[in-house]
Amino acid sequence: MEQRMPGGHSRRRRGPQKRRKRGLDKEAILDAAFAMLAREGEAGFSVRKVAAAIGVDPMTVLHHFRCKNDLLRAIADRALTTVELPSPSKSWKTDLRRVAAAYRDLAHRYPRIFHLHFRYHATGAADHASSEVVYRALLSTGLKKAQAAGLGLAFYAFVLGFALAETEGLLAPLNDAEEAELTALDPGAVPATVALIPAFRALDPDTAFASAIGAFIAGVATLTGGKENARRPTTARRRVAKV
Amino acid sequence: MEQRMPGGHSRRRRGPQKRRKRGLDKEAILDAAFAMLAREGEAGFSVRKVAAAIGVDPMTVLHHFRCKNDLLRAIADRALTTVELPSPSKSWKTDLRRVAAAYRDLAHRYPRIFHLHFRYHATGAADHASSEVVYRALLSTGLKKAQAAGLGLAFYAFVLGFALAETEGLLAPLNDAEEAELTALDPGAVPATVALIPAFRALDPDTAFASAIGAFIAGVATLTGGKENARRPTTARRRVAKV
DNA sequence: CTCTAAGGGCTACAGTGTAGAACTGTCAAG
DNA sequence: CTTGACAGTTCTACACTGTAGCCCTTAGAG
Repeated sequence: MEQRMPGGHSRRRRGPQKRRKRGLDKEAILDAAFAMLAREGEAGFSVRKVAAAIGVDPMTVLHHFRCKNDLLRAIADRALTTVELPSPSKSWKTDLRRVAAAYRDLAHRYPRIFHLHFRYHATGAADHASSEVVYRALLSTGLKKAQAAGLGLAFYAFVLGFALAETEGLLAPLNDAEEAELTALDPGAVPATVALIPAFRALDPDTAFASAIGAFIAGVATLTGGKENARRPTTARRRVAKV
Repeated sequence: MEQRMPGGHSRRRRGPQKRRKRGLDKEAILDAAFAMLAREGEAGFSVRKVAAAIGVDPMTVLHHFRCKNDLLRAIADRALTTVELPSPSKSWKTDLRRVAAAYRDLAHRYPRIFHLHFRYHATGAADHASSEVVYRALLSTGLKKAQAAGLGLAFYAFVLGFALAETEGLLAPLNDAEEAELTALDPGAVPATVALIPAFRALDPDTAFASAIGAFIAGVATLTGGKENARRPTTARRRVAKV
């Protein structure tokens, strides 16, 4: 076989041989890796394939990203930087809704990457910007800090969970096989499930998401004694559980 | 090397040579695989290791489970069968709380297996029993079917998401590195985040879970016009809304 | 007894992540 | 200029993976 061009000059470059030193290549590798993971999913993703896609030796990839895990983490980070951080509004409810929508949108854009955000729960700048909106919203309602922290993290977990479930097909409308399995169930044993089959069939994930997030927000409003727009005059001043 | 005992007599058996035909071995394989995955996590899990653990050829494993994916699916199914399905109570709120707690408990017991429930969203008997409780609870509040279906699935997604986030360490108390990163943030840019650092430090996942689920439930209650403990106002109103 | 089919094993192949050493060009110091 | 350091790249090699294809053994049916 032909002897490989020595030294690495064989790769494509924009300038003839402008500065080859800094960065630039790492970015190109990440580009290719990101595109490949987004396209093929984690199963069809390998360091060797990424290297082949940009005409480079596999070990070059690992020279810039110490191991495959680091590369995946970098991909997850890059995905996170694409969330459009919501600008704070007047209403904390709107803010929460927007953050939730932004993360769900992220999942829709990169369905085969999104699950990494669980594995490498990010602490990047983009993430801090979003979570700040969440915490500010919750604190603005007058919740105690302990409760705001817990509810904020739970809100995150909820939103990520919904989005992940959606990308994994949990909220997709029933296919024929699934419907057949449900209709085959004993209506005496699981009447509610059977009664909802038509509803599952016509399920609209957007609506489900909106109403679920709405329920959570309304529930939080319940804890705050009803300030803001919450029309919950009663049930005020529930003693919040302390940590 | 020593010649392998032919025919597979080398494995442990309970009876001397009682019936060897049906099942039994498949179960033993699944046992070993389950234990290995629970112990090592998916990264350290391989068909060959499972086979080695019970002194059997790797291909024997694949003879019973067509491929690694099927084996993982079987493991996830088995984990699901261990959820203690909650017996319906008088209060739909209590029912929802119990289902949520049951799944979170599952995640706690098998933290390295739990994430599979997203990939292979189960439709086994155990799952139906739990979801039936959820749907019955929501229908008993008088919600429209479309809304009950959406909220029920979202409730599931939320609970799974919280539990997954928890097993992945998203809700663990801050370690020193994480705290250092947070304190290094600009308090002018993310004041709420910085203000909550002590709260993150002292975070109690149990409390966070309880209050988040409580918020969701309270929010659902606001949708129903406040008829709380009304034992189901006769599901006779089936015709309420068709999706 | 023979026949059959299922359970189990062996070999082989294509692929994986990555450690280690060797090479190549670039750049600063002598 | 020469010399060295050095980051970037490549090659080689190893241990490991999932699994397709073929074969052997054995239990049970006839």
